[in-house]
Amino acid sequence: MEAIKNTDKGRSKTEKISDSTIQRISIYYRTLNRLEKQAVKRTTSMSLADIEGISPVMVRKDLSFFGTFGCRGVGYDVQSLKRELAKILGFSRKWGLVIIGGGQFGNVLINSQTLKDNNFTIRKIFDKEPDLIKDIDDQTVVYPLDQLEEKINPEEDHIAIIALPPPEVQSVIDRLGKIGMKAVLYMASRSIKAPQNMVVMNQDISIKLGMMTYKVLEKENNRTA
Amino acid sequence: MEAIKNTDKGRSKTEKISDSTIQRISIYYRTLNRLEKQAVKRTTSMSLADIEGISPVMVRKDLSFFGTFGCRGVGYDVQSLKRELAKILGFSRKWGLVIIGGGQFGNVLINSQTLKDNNFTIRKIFDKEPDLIKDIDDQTVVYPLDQLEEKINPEEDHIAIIALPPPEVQSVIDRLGKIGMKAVLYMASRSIKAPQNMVVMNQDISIKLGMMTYKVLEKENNRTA
DNA sequence: ACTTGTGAAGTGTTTCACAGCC
DNA sequence: GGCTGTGAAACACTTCACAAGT
Repeated sequence: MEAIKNTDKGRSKTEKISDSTIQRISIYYRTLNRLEKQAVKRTTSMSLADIEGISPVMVRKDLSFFGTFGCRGVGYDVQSLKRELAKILGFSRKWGLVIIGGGQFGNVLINSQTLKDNNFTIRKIFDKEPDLIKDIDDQTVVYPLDQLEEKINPEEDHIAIIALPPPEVQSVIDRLGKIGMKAVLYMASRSIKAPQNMVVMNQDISIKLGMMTYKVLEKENNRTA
Repeated sequence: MEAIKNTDKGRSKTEKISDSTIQRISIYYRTLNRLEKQAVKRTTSMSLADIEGISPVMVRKDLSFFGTFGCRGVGYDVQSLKRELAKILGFSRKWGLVIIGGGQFGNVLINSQTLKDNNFTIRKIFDKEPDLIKDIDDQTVVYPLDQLEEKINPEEDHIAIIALPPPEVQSVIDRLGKIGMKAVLYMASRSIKAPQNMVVMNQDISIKLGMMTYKVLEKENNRTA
């Protein structure tokens, strides 16, 4: 087989790919990762799909925005599809991370296997009390929080993850904006204002919990109705 | 003012509210929370919106699915809108949580202020080595992981949060399914299969990072194009 | 026979434009 | 004058149906 014809449609100016598609591509990638570890050689849109209520057509449509990766009648080669999706998502490139806030949550990130698996390297950690941070490997350096501006280099520290309590997040984002940081992910439960050109995302557990409680109530009501 | 006419449209069988709407309602709720703490009395769809690239019309449309909460020419009363959104999301009710996995990540949850703020109570913690878990308040009990089935009561332990590494998640979800658990949130980076009637969500940081790296690359390419 | 890739149809979501109310 | 609420229009996303390749 080997039918990859990455026509790079998605990267052209003509078509704008939706967030939902990118999110699902990340999910397919995650599944391919597991299949590869299990030494599975081939897969189908069917098996990439059924796991989270995504239809096989959806999988094929999502992939079709970026090129032709499968063989009709056969399916997809796990390794090469994974490699192609890595290219699309940017996981084939190395990404330098900076963790801001070395508390309990910051430490989860520092020890995260998921980050290491996906080509993310934690280069720097900033904390008010840098002396308290232990167990760091060779490639990671700890700095005091007020040295943010002088120590971060947005050309090699690509993404900042802010693991600070809600009230402190906005001021850190402002400071990161001034030095030209390109991407920030923050964990806190709050909304923030960010510079136009900065990619900002939020990973707040209370949003997911709100959706869950809504859905649980919805089911209860439908049952009794 | 006081113009709340909750016609409960959304809860009727006729209309199905989209996930995006619920997610945004959670975001508005979060903002209202902050405004209330800052003793702000009134707000507008404009100020609820601009914070995350959501349009004011979108805010009004989202709210309109559930009733009429504002006053024309005036805006919304912070306290009462917050109360109404809490009702919609289920935050006005108390929710019992169970944490499965008392490692580093589990401990972040155990100490989370966000959970306490939103009427979530951690009732039970399960871990392979329950003796290692310290610093628990009165309402929380720690059990060994194999007592899952006998100690969990889905009627009062409404939501389980699984903070275990990826390979262990599926078997725990299977066990929770058997005893009739209604809602599960898991943190691990993997996909799972769940029983039809279970509300399952995933909070995996690598999905968000995948979206971020994609967007960063997208910007680079558009600039050079 | 089986599975991908895709234009077209169908469905759902967002924005527009303006009426209604303070 | 200012802001909400909403039907209708515009747009985006998903599913269908089927051609094409192995």
